[in-house]
Formats: sequence, structure tokens, C-alpha cells
Amino acid sequence: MTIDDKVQVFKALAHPVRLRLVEKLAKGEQCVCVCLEMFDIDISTLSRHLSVLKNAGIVADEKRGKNVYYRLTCPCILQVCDCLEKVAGKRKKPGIPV
Amino acid sequence: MTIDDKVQVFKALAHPVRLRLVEKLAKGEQCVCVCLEMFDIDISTLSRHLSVLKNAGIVADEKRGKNVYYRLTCPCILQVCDCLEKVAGKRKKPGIPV
DNA sequence: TGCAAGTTTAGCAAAATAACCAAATGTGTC
DNA sequence: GACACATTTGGTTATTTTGCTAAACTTGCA
Repeated sequence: MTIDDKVQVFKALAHPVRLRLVEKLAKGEQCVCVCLEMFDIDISTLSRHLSVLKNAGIVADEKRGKNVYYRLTCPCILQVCDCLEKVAGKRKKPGIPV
Repeated sequence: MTIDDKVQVFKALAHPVRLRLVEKLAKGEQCVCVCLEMFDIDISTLSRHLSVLKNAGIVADEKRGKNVYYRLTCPCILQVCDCLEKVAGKRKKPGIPV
């Protein structure tokens, strides 16, 4: 496991749409069509985001009938977010992008 | 705490130089000049990476004499990396950048 | 004060990422 | 097989990130 492998996971999580997807999937698997309702983006854009998460190993997909269902591969990803709550609270300029 | 705040933390960690810096600082604070020896990059580039980590709230700096020392603000960031070991292990194509 | 070492900031060009539209692919139903 | 629905892939453009050089600070010491 190289540094670059880990970096890919962080990169995958470093986007608001993808992070919200992960938080959504933490509550249970969802098909692409349901995820789409969460955002005001093109379905092709959503599909790309999901594939980034998949390539990073964060989610897995399964086709059932016409739909594709995504789920988290590793529930521990939630712990990461909990930790981040603490870290992000220490930002010098909360709310202002770095 | 917004999604964007969390995203900034992930973005900060989503770079090989910055991630290696975090892993280094996890063992204890270091001055910039020591960190510089870890990489083959310009010191101005290193300084920028450190400021990204600082703005994200991941590290804090302190000037003592001529040197500036950086340290992690939150040791829990290590748990994040441990979790990632598991997640990254599930990547479809291990070792190949997404 | 004046100089040297250590670090940060500014500005620019190259590379990576993101979003859209359009086209292609895969799956179930008739 | 043909059609409709769901999703992915290709291509293009706009935006963001990265890393360099050069310049600007900051601190300690002669």
C-alpha cells in the first residue's frame, strides 16, 4: 500500500458531491436514480463521481435489473468523518475555503 | 460545520507530499528545514503545502528563533489513515492511480 | 545597523479536475 | 428482434491545483 493509494482515497472524498454520496450511502445502499435526486447535476456527472468513489475502493456497485446499486465497502469511513469534525473545527478561517 | 469544511480537510490530505508530511508530524513536531529533507521540491513549494494543511486545521505552527515548527493539531488523523488502509485495499486496481 | 539563514508570498505556465452534451452500452419487456 | 429505460463513456471547455522563480519578510548575531 503506497502513499498514492491513500491519496486516491482522500482525493475521492475531497469533493462535496462525493462526500455527500458517501454520507448518504452510509445509511444504506442506493440506486443511481435515487442518488441523482440529491443533486442538481447531470446524470453523467453523477455517474463519473460514483466511478471515482468505486475506483478508490470506497464503494461497490451491483447491477440488479435495470438499476445499479451502490454501497459503502467499509463502514469505518464514517469514523473518518467524525474525526474530521474535530479537525475542521480547528481551521483558522472556518467556512472560508483554503 | 458544512460539507465544504470537511471537503477542505480531505483536499488538504489528498496530495502525496502533504500526506507524507502528516505521517511525519504524527511522530512529533518538526521544523520546516527538516521536512524539506524528505522531498526533492523547492522550499517555497513545501511552504505552500504546509500552509494548505494549516488552513485546513490539520497542523499548527509555532515560530521559535529562526525556525518554524509544525505539529498535528489532532492525533485522531492517524485513525483516519488506519481506516484508509482497509478502504484502499478494496480498490479495483491496486497501485494504479484512479 | 547590516547581513545571513529560514520561511512565506506573488505571479506565471503546465497539468489535473470538473461539468456539460451527445453518443454508446447494457437490461428487461413486449 | 425492437423498444424503452438506466447508466456509462467520449469529447470539449472552464476551473482549480501544482510547482517553479523571484521577491519580500522575519529573526539572530556580528
